[in-house]
Amino acid sequence: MTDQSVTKTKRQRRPDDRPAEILAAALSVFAKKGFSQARMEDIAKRAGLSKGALYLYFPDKVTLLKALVTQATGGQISMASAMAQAETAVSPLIMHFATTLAARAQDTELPFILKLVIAESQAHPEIGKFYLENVVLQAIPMMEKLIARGIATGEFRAVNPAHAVKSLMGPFLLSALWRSVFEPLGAEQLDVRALITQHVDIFLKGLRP
Amino acid sequence: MTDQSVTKTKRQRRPDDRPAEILAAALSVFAKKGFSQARMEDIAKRAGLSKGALYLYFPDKVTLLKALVTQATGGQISMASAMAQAETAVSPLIMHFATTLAARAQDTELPFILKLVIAESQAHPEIGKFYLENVVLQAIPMMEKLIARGIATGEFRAVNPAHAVKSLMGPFLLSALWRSVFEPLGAEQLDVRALITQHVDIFLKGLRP
Amino acid sequence: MTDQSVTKTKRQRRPDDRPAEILAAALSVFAKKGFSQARMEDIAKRAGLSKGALYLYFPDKVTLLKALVTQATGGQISMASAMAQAETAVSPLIMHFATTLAARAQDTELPFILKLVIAESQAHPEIGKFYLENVVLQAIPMMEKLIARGIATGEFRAVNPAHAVKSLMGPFLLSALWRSVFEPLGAEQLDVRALITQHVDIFLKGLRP
Amino acid sequence: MTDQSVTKTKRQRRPDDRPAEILAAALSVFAKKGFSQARMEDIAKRAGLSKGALYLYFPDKVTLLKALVTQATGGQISMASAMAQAETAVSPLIMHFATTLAARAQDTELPFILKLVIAESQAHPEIGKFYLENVVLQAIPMMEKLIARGIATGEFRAVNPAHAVKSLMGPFLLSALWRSVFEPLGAEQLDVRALITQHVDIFLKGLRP
DNA sequence: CATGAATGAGGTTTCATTCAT
DNA sequence: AATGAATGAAACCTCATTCAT
Repeated sequence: MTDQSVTKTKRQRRPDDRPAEILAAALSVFAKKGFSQARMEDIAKRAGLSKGALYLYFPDKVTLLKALVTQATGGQISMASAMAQAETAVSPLIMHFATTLAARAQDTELPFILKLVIAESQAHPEIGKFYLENVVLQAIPMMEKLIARGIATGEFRAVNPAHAVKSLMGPFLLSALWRSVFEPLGAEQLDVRALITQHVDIFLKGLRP
Repeated sequence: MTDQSVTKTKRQRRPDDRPAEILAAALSVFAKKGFSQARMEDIAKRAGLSKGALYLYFPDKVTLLKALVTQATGGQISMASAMAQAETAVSPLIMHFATTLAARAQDTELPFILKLVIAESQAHPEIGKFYLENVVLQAIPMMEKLIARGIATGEFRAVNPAHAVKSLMGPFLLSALWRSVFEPLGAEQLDVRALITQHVDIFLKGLRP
Repeated sequence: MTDQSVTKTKRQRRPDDRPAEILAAALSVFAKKGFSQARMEDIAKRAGLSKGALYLYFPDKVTLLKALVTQATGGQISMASAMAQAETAVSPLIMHFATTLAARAQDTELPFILKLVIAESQAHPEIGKFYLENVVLQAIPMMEKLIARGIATGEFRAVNPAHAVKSLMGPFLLSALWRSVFEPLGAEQLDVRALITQHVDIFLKGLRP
Repeated sequence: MTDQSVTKTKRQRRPDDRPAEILAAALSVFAKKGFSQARMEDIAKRAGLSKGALYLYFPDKVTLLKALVTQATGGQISMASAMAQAETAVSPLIMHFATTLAARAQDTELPFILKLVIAESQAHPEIGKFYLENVVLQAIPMMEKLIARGIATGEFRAVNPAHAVKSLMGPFLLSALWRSVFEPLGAEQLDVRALITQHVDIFLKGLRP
């Protein structure tokens, strides 16, 4: 108790990439506790910082969440736009896109981000809107055009492309939430890649003329 | 002290179905604010009760949420078991099941319950577990058997039934979250019935031998 | 330590005049500590309440201060307007007004309110403005008219009435701040009544034609 | 490691008068925000220093305030003592003294210092006491003697000198607070010189035998 | 059964102060 | 001497829950 040799304050100075470290800590705490239940002090501790230091990088809790969503989501958008270019057959494109996304759903924390967005979109609509506009409303029209092109070229039979996109994407959502919601509760792990591979196969066969 | 016969009128507000009224109030407040942001007083007010009276019916906030999920979810289970019986062709069964569920996703508050479960399952695992065990793990094996039977009878080609179920169910999840998460943010409304009808069509064609 | 007979929570219910009790408590704490240094919990304790109960009556700390100023200040205004009526000689009116105000400066907490207003008017301009508009800018023009009338009737010699008012009022301010600022520091007590009586005497003689 | 002769230029910013620069910065920030609301960082920034450097000159915030009051107040005292000497008629002395002080109230930041002292004397009694002892209790007895001498020489009629001093000084206080409290709130500017000139005129006439 | 005033634990945020560089 | 990142105490305010009436 009176041991004074212990450095009671380990004042660290690592301007390395504090924001990124904090975001990583925030993600893991948010994922474990949910946004409301997460305490800023826990995030700080996990980032190896004091409570106050957090506020040097992010002005408040909500901004932290926004930054997290923004960061984790950045990649998606670019992927989407890259996809729209090609002029080859549609089916392989869809399969490639699906495989890439499946890998992300399987290996990254994206599913937890998605769960956060779902959970907090009521209390913090800016976050929900951000996701809606930057992810959902980027990806969906892109896929829609792809499907429409498939129909136009005779690769697919005539269906409503807007609805078809949701047929295609639904299982991704299911996989993501399975991972982030049900697996932590003890549900068996999902083999997302296998699931999606078969799903795309069914989907593409189902669209055959 | 005062004339008690007068007071009587006040109490006549059908004290019968108080719990149900409270649950209805809770659902609408939870749906609007999310669980954490919902205040017990708001629920009480909407149920036409005082804060204190709430506690005569539900011991605490979490129990209220549990009861809500239990109640809203009860129907699903029975539907599921009823389905398992029939011995007819599988495709019409699936279409019927899908149509029924689409109607619920479109017309009831079920999507909001689902969103609540997703949002709160970390902070209150009992709720997540309850849903997992009573809804998800009831419905999925049932559908799985159905698909397996279709394969056995030659109605479907050979696929992994466990994965196929998720191909089938994913768009329901997507529809539910679209309604509960994105529509409140201004996204265009989804015609769930049309979407699901086409989805099942694609899905069943995709499973043809 | 394990004595359970002690009522640990003395939940009181005295809807008597809680707001007034709270304001009294607030005044005494603000007067002792100043606004910023005053802790809501101290005010609560002094009012015989818990921290939270305070917020049932006043939504926040600033509102509490505003209410205090408003209440303590209410009387002044009516006094001012009553004064403007009479048509008699001006000197006795001034003497009467001065005597009344001296009594207040001597016997009430008004000086402490004034000190609070002065101290907080930067941080909370609404409070300063309220005081300026409802007290200062009510009293001063009224006195100005009185003096102007005295000049018109030949009771006083020709002076600038706007400045003369400040000659008259200055010592009140000095008395108030002496009581609220210097007496608590150990300065000798001021006999405000005697001071003001002599002051008005000098002032009126100084205005003789 | 790097060329140090280059660095030298940076340091040449007259390190001589840092304390004075800091005090000037502190005054302007305190005047704008009040003591509690003033942030050390703002003072540092305005003084062209870093937060940390402030602490090389002043050990803490309160000391800074004390130093400010001490500095701004220094002049007063010497003026007071100089005044006590002369042996001429009292009235011209008073008029001269009043004019000098009016100029200060009009043109310097003294009114803001006074307001600070008033606002903080509860929370930091040393500051109030310092002002009381070094300013108030220096000036008042001096003026008192002056008035007593006027009475003794027959220049003034017999009044209570202690009270008369407050008749004389009150309007200064009023002017100072008008400038520091009410003008920032939008009140019309006060012509302190004219006000005081007339005030002294009234006061002296009011004291005529 | 019902009320709503009262409680108090708990979490976010601020900012004076410290100290490694 | 100087910097500014880091610390952590402190205080406001919220709201689930209790209980006297």
